[in-house]
Amino acid sequence: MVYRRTHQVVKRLAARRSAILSAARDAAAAGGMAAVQIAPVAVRANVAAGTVYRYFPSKAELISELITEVSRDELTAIRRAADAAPGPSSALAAAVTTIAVHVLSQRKLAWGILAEPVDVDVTASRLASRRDISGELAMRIDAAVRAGHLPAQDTALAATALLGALHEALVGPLAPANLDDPIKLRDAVQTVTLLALRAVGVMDARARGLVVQATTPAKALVGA
Amino acid sequence: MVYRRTHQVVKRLAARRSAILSAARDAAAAGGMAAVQIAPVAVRANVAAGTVYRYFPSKAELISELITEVSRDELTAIRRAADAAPGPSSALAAAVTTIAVHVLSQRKLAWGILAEPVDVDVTASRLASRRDISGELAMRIDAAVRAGHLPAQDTALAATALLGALHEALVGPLAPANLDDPIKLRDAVQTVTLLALRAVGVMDARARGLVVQATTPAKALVGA
DNA sequence: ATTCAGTCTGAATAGTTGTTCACTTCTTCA
DNA sequence: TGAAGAAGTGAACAACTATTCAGACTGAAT
Repeated sequence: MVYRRTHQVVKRLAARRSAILSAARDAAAAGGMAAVQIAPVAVRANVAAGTVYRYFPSKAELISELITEVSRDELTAIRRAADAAPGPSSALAAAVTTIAVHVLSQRKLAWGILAEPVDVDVTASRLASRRDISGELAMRIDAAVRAGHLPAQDTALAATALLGALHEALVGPLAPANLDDPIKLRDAVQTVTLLALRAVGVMDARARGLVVQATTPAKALVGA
Repeated sequence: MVYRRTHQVVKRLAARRSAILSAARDAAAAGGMAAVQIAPVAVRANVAAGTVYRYFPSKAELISELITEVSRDELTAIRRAADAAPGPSSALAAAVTTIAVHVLSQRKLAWGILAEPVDVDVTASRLASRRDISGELAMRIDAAVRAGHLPAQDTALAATALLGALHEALVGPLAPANLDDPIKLRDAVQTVTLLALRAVGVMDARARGLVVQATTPAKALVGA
């Protein structure tokens, strides 16, 4: 007698897996990584604690997958925004703005993915996440350099520094309060974008123009 | 019968306290905050675990004080370097370089103080540490702005962004490897300093000059 | 020398959560 | 419908460390 999974069962299993992952994501978005505990996540996903382990070998694995997923979404958004820009400098500006807006609209999640203390080892997936996004930024910077818009530089280091600046300024503990106010939020995004562009060598006047340009399509997301 | 602490005893108590704090600092410098555990720290300080609690009410308090101490040293170094500079722009460059050099020469410690996951709540002292150093940077930026060397800007946000950039680029998981090589280390310091200065609006050409100037007195520390 | 407050010790305790597993429930197929 | 394998359950377990505390020790005062 051979037991074979029905299509229906396969679908249900997949749905459960994704429900657990979603529950974890919701928990992280609401309360940071600290809130991603097996028991609460299981409750949110309408399963028992033990069931989580039928889908993920460990909490570390669950969180790693969560990080990977969020990171992938982020990368997609960055690429889309940058690719839609008319030139390398605009693309860079768009990439930076996209990161800023995303990070701000999901502050707790971003902080959790990036830097929040977690009790299990997720350094590998965090590293991958950073590497991917930093790499994308580096490529955009490089394109602008090759186009002659920016001075030659260590693009990898520059990209990493930009990421750090964005995160610390927007979701770190010193991030300005009241970023729920759409106006302040937009200002913050523009300020850090300007800072980032100047950092890699865009002239001040030109940078200001790029910032305004890049903020326009992002308005919907920012809500202002 | 009145028991009164002899001067000798007072001194011994103070010495013990500082030995415990030093042990914690050594542990953090060697293995990050994860290595700051009560039992090992007690061993390093040549006391029993329980004794630690006669000097610090909790691990959180111990680590908080450690953070405060390191942060104070850091701030002192920044001020000294900046005050010795000939003008506001040089002072800013000196401050940035100092942070970079310090952070690099004590990478594990810096990471532990700033961002490493800890199992107890030390957000308050970390926040204070960041606020102090970011505040100092903001003052230096502001001075340069008032001197007409930089465009007007949100100096607090800029300072925070710079801090983030420095840390992520130099001690974050994407920091370049082989920073033990003095040459590479110096290059990294110069690169991020240049990036930081341009970010706040220093013109590229001028920024390069300032970087070289600021790196010179730091050479001893960098060891190159 | 004796007393005793103050100090130190370190084994035992306690609280927190990830993980397991014996058992129940569900699903497939003859 | 019943047998057997797969999936789900949740209470019990395990591991890790901060913290405690009853008793040992130190050294100041008489």
